[in-house]
Amino acid sequence: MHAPLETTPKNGGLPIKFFLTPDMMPEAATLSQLEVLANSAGLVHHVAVLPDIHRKSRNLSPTGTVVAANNAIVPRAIDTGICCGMRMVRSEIEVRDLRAPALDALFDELRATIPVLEHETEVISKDDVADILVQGGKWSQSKYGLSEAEMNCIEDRGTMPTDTADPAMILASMPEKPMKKGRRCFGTLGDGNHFLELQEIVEVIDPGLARQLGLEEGRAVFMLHTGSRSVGSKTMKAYLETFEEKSAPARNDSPIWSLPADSEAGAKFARAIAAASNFGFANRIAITERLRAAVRKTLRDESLQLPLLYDCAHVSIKLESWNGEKLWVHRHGGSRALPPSQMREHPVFSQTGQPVPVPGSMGHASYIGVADEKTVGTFYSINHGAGRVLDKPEAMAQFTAAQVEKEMRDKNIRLYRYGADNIAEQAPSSFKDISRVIKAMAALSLARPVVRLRPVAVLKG
DNA sequence: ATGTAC
Repeated sequence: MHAPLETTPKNGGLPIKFFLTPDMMPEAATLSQLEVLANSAGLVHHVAVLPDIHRKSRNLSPTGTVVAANNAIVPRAIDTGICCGMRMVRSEIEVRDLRAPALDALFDELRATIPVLEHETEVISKDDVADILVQGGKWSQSKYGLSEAEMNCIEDRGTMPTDTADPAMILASMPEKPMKKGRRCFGTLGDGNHFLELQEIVEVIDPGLARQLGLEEGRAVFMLHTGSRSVGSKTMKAYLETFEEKSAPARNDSPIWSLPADSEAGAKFARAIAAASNFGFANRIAITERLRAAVRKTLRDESLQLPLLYDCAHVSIKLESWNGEKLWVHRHGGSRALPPSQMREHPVFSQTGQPVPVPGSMGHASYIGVADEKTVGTFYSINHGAGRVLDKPEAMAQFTAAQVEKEMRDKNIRLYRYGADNIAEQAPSSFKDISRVIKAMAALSLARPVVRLRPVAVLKG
């Protein structure tokens, strides 16, 4: 087993721990961003770097990092995609039985019932948005009649803890614009790297774990990647603007600035992030209900169960328990990943660890794993994917949409699109080799791989 | 990431 590589920034700051293999060490520009992050006020312990580390030009801190604070909210340590996350849905569908017309019918139905961008009209009421922001998964559970077993397969049951039980205080933390946006963007997928995929389990790597998780070779698994949509991004944007204007309320002057979590402003910000996260979890639940309805309808089998395997976020700021401390954990492209010792109350995951998605690109394999005990070093997190080798502008310069579509055809992967013009950003060759990434995760005991999957049909912006 | 500035 590898130990994480560790460096100390030249100009001081926290140690930076690299949970990856030496061939995945980031380039100089990313390293200097990490040094700035390591010097941010309020952070404690170390900066955890994940195997999918990559710089994103619009962000001050790189994707694939996790940091923690005793008493600080550090908005620039994450990005605007609050509660961006993934869920995995199991099935008893044998992929070899699926014919092209059935896949076309299913994905036409999905595209018709799950819009990529905002709905043209309001699909939920103002009161529903308010309830979702306050209750998250709890609202969804009563709306859709979800079982307790299903709720326990969602990070924090999709309901973020806030420091107040008073709904009015939570809603008072939300700016006007995201509250309004929520009425139109509920149940939408989003574009960019968001997707809904049908995958086939093509290799069982750990038969014992696969059996415990209900995963069998040849079966279909659905992976969904989306978040809180404009509710989260507008919330973040409103707060960033508030604190980055010249007349800003007090904050430290680092580019990656922080607010004391126990200050009025910090507590309000944390509450807004919790509320937007609730919306993100509810959004993934709503889309899953559409998915289940579409599968049952187009495959003409109302008895199909489609159980949730797990749902976790990879962009979040949350107060969590860690080694006997309470820490504000900031995940920036790091999936929450609890090992067996941190899931004592769950009948299956207390034995296996939390199921974790490791999506490759749309043209490559994905993996499902379980969190292993060394995630304590990453504040219980793993990489949320393969990570990029080309950033989005580089990918746009090198590939065209037509090339991406041809590559998918050549690989016999059905690609269903809504028609956004930015799919070249997601060209498969823009991402690291997922098999090397999964090896690094296993070598560092972040996750144990359980099954490998191949993409069969992909729905993308 | 976001109908990407009211």
